[in-house]
Order: sequence, then C-alpha cells, then structure tokens
Amino acid sequence: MEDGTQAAGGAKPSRIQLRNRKRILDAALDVFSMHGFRGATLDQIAEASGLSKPNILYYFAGKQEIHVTLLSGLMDTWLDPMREIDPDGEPLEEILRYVHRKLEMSRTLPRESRLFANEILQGAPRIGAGLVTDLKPLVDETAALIETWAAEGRLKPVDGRHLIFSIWATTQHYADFDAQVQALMDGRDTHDEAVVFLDALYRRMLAI
Amino acid sequence: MEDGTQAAGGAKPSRIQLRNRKRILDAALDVFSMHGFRGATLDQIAEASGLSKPNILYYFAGKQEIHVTLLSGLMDTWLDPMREIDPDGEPLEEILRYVHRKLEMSRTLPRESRLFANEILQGAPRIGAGLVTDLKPLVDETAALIETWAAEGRLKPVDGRHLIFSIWATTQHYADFDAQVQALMDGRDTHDEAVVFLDALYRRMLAI
DNA sequence: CCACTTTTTTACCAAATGGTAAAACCACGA
DNA sequence: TCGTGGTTTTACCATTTGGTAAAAAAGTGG
Repeated sequence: MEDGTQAAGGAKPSRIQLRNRKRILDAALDVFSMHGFRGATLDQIAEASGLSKPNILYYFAGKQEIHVTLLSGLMDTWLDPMREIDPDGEPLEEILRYVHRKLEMSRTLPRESRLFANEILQGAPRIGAGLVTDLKPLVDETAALIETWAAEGRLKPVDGRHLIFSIWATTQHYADFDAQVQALMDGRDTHDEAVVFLDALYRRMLAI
Repeated sequence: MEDGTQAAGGAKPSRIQLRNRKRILDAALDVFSMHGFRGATLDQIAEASGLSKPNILYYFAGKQEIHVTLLSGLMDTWLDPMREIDPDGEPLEEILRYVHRKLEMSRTLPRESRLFANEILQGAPRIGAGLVTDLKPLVDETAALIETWAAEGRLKPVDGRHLIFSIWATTQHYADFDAQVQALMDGRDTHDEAVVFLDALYRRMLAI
C-alpha cells in the first residue's frame, strides 16, 4: 500500500529510481538555470532528460517539487566554502581562500549559480524561509568572526556582512552574467584573470 | 492609410498614446523585472497598467516588443554614469564617483537593475547584439582610460575590465539580490552602509 | 514460468497564454 | 451635429502548459 515512489518516500529507492531522478534533476538544472522557474517547462525538462513528461511526474509530484529539490539539495554545496573558513587560521589567508573557492564554484558550477540567482532575483518565493534558517546563522557567525579579526588588528576595519556580499557579488558575477562578460572580453581567459584581480582586490582591502 | 499607431510609427503620437504607452511600460517594468520575460504574462501587465489586454496590443505589437522597448530605452540611462567619468579628472575621485552613482541607481532604480539582470542571466537573448554595439565600445574605452591612469602611476595597477565588472557586481547586488540582502540584514540601512563599505573597498584597492 | 510490482507509454484534459477580428465607443474639427 | 479617425471593448482562437487516468510493458523474486 505504501507508495514510496513519489514524494520523499521512506523506502529504499531502486537503481532505476536513483538513475532517473538524477537524470531529471540534471536536465531540470539546465532548464531552470537558463529560464527561471516560470520560464521553464516540463516539456523542456522531459526532452533534456530523455524521459516522457508523465514519466517525470512519476518521479516528482510536480514542477515545483523538482525545483525545490534542486534548490535545497544544492544549498549545502553552496555554503560549504563558507563553513570551511577556519577561525583559527590566518585571517587574510582564510578569506582569500574563501574567495578562490567561490570563484572556482562559479567556474565549475555555473548552472547552480544561475539557479540561485534566478530564484533570488525573483524574490526567493520558493526558498525564502531557507534563507533565514540555513543561510542567516552561518552569515551572522562568519561576519562576527571577520569583525573579531578586524577588532584584533589582524585585518583592516571592515563590515563583515558587506564584505561577504561583495565576495558573493564579485565571484558569482562571472557565472551569473557570463553572457555579458563574454560579450565584453574577446576570448580572454576570464576566470584566470579574475583570480588575480580578486586576490588583489581583497588583499588590498584587508591586509594590515 | 499609414498606421503610425503601432510599431515605431513616424507620426507624432497623441497625448493619449503618450500616456498609455508610459502606463504600459511602467507596468511592464514591474512585471518583467519580477518574473523575467518568459515568466511575465500580458494579463499581469494588463492588470498592473489598468488597460485591457487587447488594448495593450493596440499600442505594442506584442509582448516581445514591450520588453525590447524597455531594454533599449533604459540602456542609455544605465550607461550614463560611465559616460560621465571625466578623463581629465582626478582618477580615484572619478572612479569613486562612478561607484556612488551606480549604487545610487541600485537604490532608486531597482526594477531597471533587475530587468537587465534577468535578461543577462538568461543569456541576453533579446539584447545580445546591443551589448556588443552599445556597451562594448564604452567599456573598452573606460577600461583603457583606467589602465592609462594606472600606467601613469595615478592608481595602483589594475585590470580595467575586471574593475568595472566588480563595480557592477557589488553595486547592482543590492538591487538584484535584495531579497537575500534583506533576509540577512535585520532592518539595517543597507544602502547607507554600502556607500561606506564600497568607498573603502575601492579606495584601498586603487589609492596609491 | 508465474504472479506481482515497478516503470513507461498513450491518450487525454482544463486552464492559461499570446494574440486577433470586429464591433462599439469616443473625441473633435468642419 | 455629423462624420471621421483614433481608441477601447467584446468575443473569440490556437497553442502551450502542468497535470492525470489507465493501460501496456518491463522487471523481479519465487
């Protein structure tokens, strides 16, 4: 009687389930990250995943569930670099390492970056709550850590939250606004240059 | 026989035309900036503008024409602050003034910022050409100017294009990702703090 | 090979959406 | 006041879209 197939059933998922859910999520990441939630269609996801539309709805209860599954599944990966900032490390090096990791994620996971960007741009209607419960505590903590470092004279004085915003903005820019970046950089290696630029930016901003 | 009403007719538009086209564009800016092109509907624009859907299509040939009209009409406003950088001014002050103006636009024109962000995020399918023809020459010129200043020893060494990207990213972040910013800043005055932070960031980055 | 479950396909549907035709309405100068 | 041209409404469409029902087709353990 138990279903277990759809929703977040408790039973162990079969090999087929695992494979097809992964296919669907990967296709959906393509489509959602390109067109946003409302602009994406189940038909596009179906085509991109190689499954039929009803078959997709056999694995997920609806379009929205696919989207939410993607977002919440990605949240952890997305926040990992910030979690790895070591309070006992050398402040400037810790922050520069964070910048480099975020930039690297922009290069390797541009679809994920755009997925989040689309969601936030449109007011975060589907993960608004998650921002406060998952993101805020971590940001509060990290901002406090940065400001402690600054108060100890190990960094130049800085507002922790705005520093974090600026790191997000500058690193994710290369993924989110790639269309613009590409139009303006005639074939130059954007990311390699960005590493150098952002390293200098935050070093000059923060080094005592 | 001449139409003159729809499309970009040559005849002088009547008062009613002027008023209603303005209403439509304002409503469309609300809707497009919130949902992106594909996520926006003519019915939403109709409701927001107080006109009926067919009436909207009397003034604009279609949904896409409204969108393109908005984008190209805004392009000039959007690029103005960069045009106002004075090659004969004091380099650091010119750049900081540019940062402040961009930030001010983020505060006063958040819908416009999100409209562009949505378009670029989704690959700039409707203004891709405009990026190269309108934006690129100006960016090339400004980047060259900045690097000339740096070469003259009036700024620290810096890649002009990446500096511009970072200014766009950090300033527009407060408009484009407002949902996130608001979720993380408990009622603090984001923009006033941002002025201080970004002033310090670019001063430390560029001051000799 | 058989019964039983999981997976996939086929055939639909109702609502939403961009858009059109044409009639009705309205402003305003002759 | 009447006609004429610009404006708005009413009544529609064809397509697209998210989603469903149910039958067909694999798997799968015994």
